[in-house]
Amino acid sequence: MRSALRSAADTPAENTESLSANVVHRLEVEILKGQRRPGDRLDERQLAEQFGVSRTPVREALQRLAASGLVVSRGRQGLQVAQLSLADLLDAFSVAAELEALASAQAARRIRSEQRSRLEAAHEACSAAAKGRDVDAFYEANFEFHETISAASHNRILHDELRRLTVKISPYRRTITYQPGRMDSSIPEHGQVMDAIFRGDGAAASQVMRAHVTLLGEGLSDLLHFLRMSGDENIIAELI
Amino acid sequence: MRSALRSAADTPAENTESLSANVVHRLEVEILKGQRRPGDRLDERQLAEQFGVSRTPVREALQRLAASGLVVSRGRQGLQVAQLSLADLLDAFSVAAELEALASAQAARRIRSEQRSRLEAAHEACSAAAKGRDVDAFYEANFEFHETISAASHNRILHDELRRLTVKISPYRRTITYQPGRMDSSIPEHGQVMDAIFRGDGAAASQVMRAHVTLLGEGLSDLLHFLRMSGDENIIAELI
DNA sequence: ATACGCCAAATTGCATGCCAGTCTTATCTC
DNA sequence: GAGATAAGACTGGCATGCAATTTGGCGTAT
Repeated sequence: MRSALRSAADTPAENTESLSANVVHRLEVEILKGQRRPGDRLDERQLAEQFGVSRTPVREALQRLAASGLVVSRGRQGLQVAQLSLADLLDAFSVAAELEALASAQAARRIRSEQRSRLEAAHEACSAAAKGRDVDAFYEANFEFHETISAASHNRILHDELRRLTVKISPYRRTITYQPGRMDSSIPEHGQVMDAIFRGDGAAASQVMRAHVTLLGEGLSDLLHFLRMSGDENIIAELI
Repeated sequence: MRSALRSAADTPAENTESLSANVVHRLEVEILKGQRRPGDRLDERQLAEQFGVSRTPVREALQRLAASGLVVSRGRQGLQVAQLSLADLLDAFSVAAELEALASAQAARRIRSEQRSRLEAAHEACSAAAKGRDVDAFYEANFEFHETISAASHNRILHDELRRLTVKISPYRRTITYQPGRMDSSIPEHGQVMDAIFRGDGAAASQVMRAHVTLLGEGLSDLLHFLRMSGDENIIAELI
């Protein structure tokens, strides 16, 4: 499968773009893949050394990520990967639910044939990963599924906003994927969304997608509640 | 009235924040107020001279604005204020409609008393400006009205996204305000939204707000269609 | 007269150096 | 022995200088 996630990670040295754009891209991928976790501190000099550039492009990249909300500035104490509170996280899911619902509705009207095949492929990859209990594969295929719908909306503004938001909550989304049963219940939900899009029923696509993403948020809420009841607060800070 | 727009413009030298944050803020205001129009080129040295800083903070500010989508990079040819196509603009309004609808629904459940007064004040300022045919005053009061609802949602993620989107389409929104009758029809729509929020009816608030913003987009569409029919394409490029 | 090519000026991208504020540690005093 | 204070190292913020690329103009040739 040619996933956007994987393809991004496979190109550590894109010579075409500027150095700062390169750093933005690579940092996004690192955060998306969970290699840098919320709360991690981002040291300019360390990053400059890691990416083999000077501090200037690193600083510019961090500014861009800060504007996206992916990293937060702590004044003179440097920057760190954004750490969402539980309330923020649930709010983020409510926003994501609306935006993905809108994307589904517009995709139902605007999707092109090549994106149909891409969506079908992503859906099948999700099914296969769920059957094989391969969480990482499912995570990537799921990303591809949602990304395809976002692109199929042919709404550049929406696509940009959704991408920003997706990256921001991706570290947390990953932990949801690990919840038992979550993968299996996603499959029929994805199927319903895809069917509605394919038959051009924007209202249905929007409704099912909104429910799907809202369920994800509730799943997260349940998980946190469970962990909190188990008494170990540190697990929460560790997982999310 | 204490408008966010006016207060921002009245503080040309905020000494508390960093220089780059300062430049971000002042550039946003200039774009928001229409002093810099879509397509305008942004020269690093000129900006550095204007704001009395070196190029570095200016560059960092531009990076942040680029990440927000407010300005676009054209490679070695510098940056310019983002110029939305007609399709982009209509898409942006569809996104804004959904986000403002969500904000209204959540505000209906979460609004606090001080924001109630702020919302009432903004609504009355809108009415007064509409009666007095004061377009600029209406523009600011309208901004305040929507901003208050966004803040009253107490959804930080939503507030951020909405703010970004609002700034992006604000130059175009201003031209809509100048449409005859647009101010007058906004008043009862605002009133319905406010009433629904005050009685805690999130579903109604959301529905009315979605219709309100969608109407704005359609008003823009009508305006453009009219201008196109009049044969002068340049007016379109000039206005939007 | 027009078109093609080359040179110069300007502008962006990146690196480096210096400064200011913050955190840490060690020493001194109570 | 413990706490407070001061000094030093560290880190982010900004300015400036250099390299690379684009653009505009001018000259020449067709």
